[in-house]
Amino acid sequence: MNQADFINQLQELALGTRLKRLSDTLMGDVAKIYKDEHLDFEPRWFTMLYLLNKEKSLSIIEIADRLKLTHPAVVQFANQLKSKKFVLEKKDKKDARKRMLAISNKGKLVVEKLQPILIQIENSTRELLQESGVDLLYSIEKVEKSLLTQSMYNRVKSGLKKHLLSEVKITPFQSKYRTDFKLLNEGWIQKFFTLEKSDNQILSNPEKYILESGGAVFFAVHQKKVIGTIGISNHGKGVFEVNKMAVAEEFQGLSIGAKLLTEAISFAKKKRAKQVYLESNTKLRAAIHLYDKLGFKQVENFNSSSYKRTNIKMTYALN
Amino acid sequence: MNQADFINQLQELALGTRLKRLSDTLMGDVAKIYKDEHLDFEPRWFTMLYLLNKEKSLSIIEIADRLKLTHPAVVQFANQLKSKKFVLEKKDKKDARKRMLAISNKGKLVVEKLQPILIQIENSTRELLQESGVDLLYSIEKVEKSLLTQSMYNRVKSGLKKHLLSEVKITPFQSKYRTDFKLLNEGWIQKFFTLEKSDNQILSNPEKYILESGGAVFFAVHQKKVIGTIGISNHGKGVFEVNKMAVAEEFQGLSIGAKLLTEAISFAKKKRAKQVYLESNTKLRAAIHLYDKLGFKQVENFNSSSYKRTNIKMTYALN
DNA sequence: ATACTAAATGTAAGTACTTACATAAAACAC
DNA sequence: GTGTTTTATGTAAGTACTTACATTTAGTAT
Repeated sequence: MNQADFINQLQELALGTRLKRLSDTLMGDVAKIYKDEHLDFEPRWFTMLYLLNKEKSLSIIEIADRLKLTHPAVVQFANQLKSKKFVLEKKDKKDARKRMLAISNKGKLVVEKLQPILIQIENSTRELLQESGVDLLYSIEKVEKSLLTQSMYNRVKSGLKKHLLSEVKITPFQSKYRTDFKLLNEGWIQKFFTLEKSDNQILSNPEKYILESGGAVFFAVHQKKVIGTIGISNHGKGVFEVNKMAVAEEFQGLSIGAKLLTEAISFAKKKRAKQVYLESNTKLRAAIHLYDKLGFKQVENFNSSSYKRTNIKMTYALN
Repeated sequence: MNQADFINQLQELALGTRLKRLSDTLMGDVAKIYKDEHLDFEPRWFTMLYLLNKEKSLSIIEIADRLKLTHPAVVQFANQLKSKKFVLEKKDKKDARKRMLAISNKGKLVVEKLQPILIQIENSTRELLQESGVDLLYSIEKVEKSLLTQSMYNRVKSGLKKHLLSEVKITPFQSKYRTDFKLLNEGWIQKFFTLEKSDNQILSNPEKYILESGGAVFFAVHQKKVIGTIGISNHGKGVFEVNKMAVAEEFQGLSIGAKLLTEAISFAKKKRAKQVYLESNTKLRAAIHLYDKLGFKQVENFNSSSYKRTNIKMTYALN
């Protein structure tokens, strides 16, 4: 293509724009043709009137569904077509909300008058496609079908997620990340609960309260920024406790918690853990869901916790 | 496809609408993704900023050309991008009309931030197209190229013209068309000149003034309606004169005049004409052009005409 | 130098929709 | 039957442009 055609140079990046441009060209030309015939008729009404010409009578929503338009668009067209007396309306007998639309005789006449033009548009389009030697209609249909299985939004989103995740590195404790450990955890605790004494102790001095007794702290790092953390305490006799797990809000929902928790569990396994448990609160739906997914089971009756907020205890099934 | 999808059922007739729908879906999803990243950035600015990121500095019109947008669209984007400080502007030194736009550092930063998303959009789109198993980009390019050689408008227009022409029948004089003969001719004479005595005579009684002396009158009939007429008078000794040619305004420009004139000439030939001439006025540009095209040559010096409006005489070169 | 045309930009209003919100009737839950 | 949710429709305002028109400056002809 033309060297100056920047949009075409962008290739896949500007597919939407290119489709739009082609569509605008085609629809603009058709609109001009309608105008030339100076029928008192707007091209945008065509699909709707044509539909009503095939069907007895339809409600606003039914039309919107068939034409894949929003209902306000149909309401607007309906009012315009009604004022031109191309359609008639009456209330549905069984449902007083519904406004049933049907084509009028005047409407039928326009469709009939339009017929030769429509046939010509159809033929010219077919000719254009044949001349181009590509089955554009088939291509569109295929792409539409693929989009039905997964939308562009989801494709890009999950692609971004994968990419981001591949960039996130898990590292063991480093003293330069002490403040991150504290701030990330204070974040969620203060959002949902209140800081307790043991929180302050552990967060201010993880070395003393987690590492020295044989536990560990891990960080999730993305582009030199700490975006998540987890602690695992060693209570002796093979008993480990997962705690102080936090992921920065803007990175939540990206399975970073899962990555951290997996790391903590494998640490415990390496230390020949006999039991791994955690205490939490059912308010933290996302966290509980994650624990559940990774294999933690709720302990029915339990007591003694260092935190007021605890209302659930879960243990990990070591094989 | 879904039985309820009326637009797809229309096939070639609704190609534009389908392209638009697909484009809207894709572009809407991309817009949603930008929004999710809450960059202070509108998707519609993207192509322009991206272009400015590649080029040093461009004027409004240059950008419009490159992006195939209208210049007011670019003016609007430029103002928005300027107020967000994504672009800088300065006047061209040589041309005080031109407003040269360049990307700012802030703008470069956004493009950089956008980069991973752009790459993902590109990848996901490529994936979508591969999954669909069709080369949509190639198809679009092909169709665009075909449209460059002839626009949809011209295709449909010439198709309609051909179709209409195929429906127009030329018939010899019939008395039921007498009024049409009169009215059609009075139309153009009164529009450009004034009716003269001989006009009234011939138009009121073509049988006497044209037919009885061995001339002929033909009609162009479309769907039982007379839309054009021509007379050819036999002046004796093999001399024939074409006159009273008229085509209804709404059917002008469709070569119906050519059809009538050809018929008249072949009538004269059948009658072993030695000379066929006509008198006209240079005001009637379209008619003169037609005579010229069909082989009539201007007679340099001539006198004696039955009409005041005559200022040109042409003869047909009989082989 | 003057007059005209053309080019570059700007502005207003329209177009073909959309999203967001409002309202009324119907359907359902209990 | 009463309250709540859902469905069908309507309305207002926004969006991403366009067309039509206006203004200013440049270029060209005389």
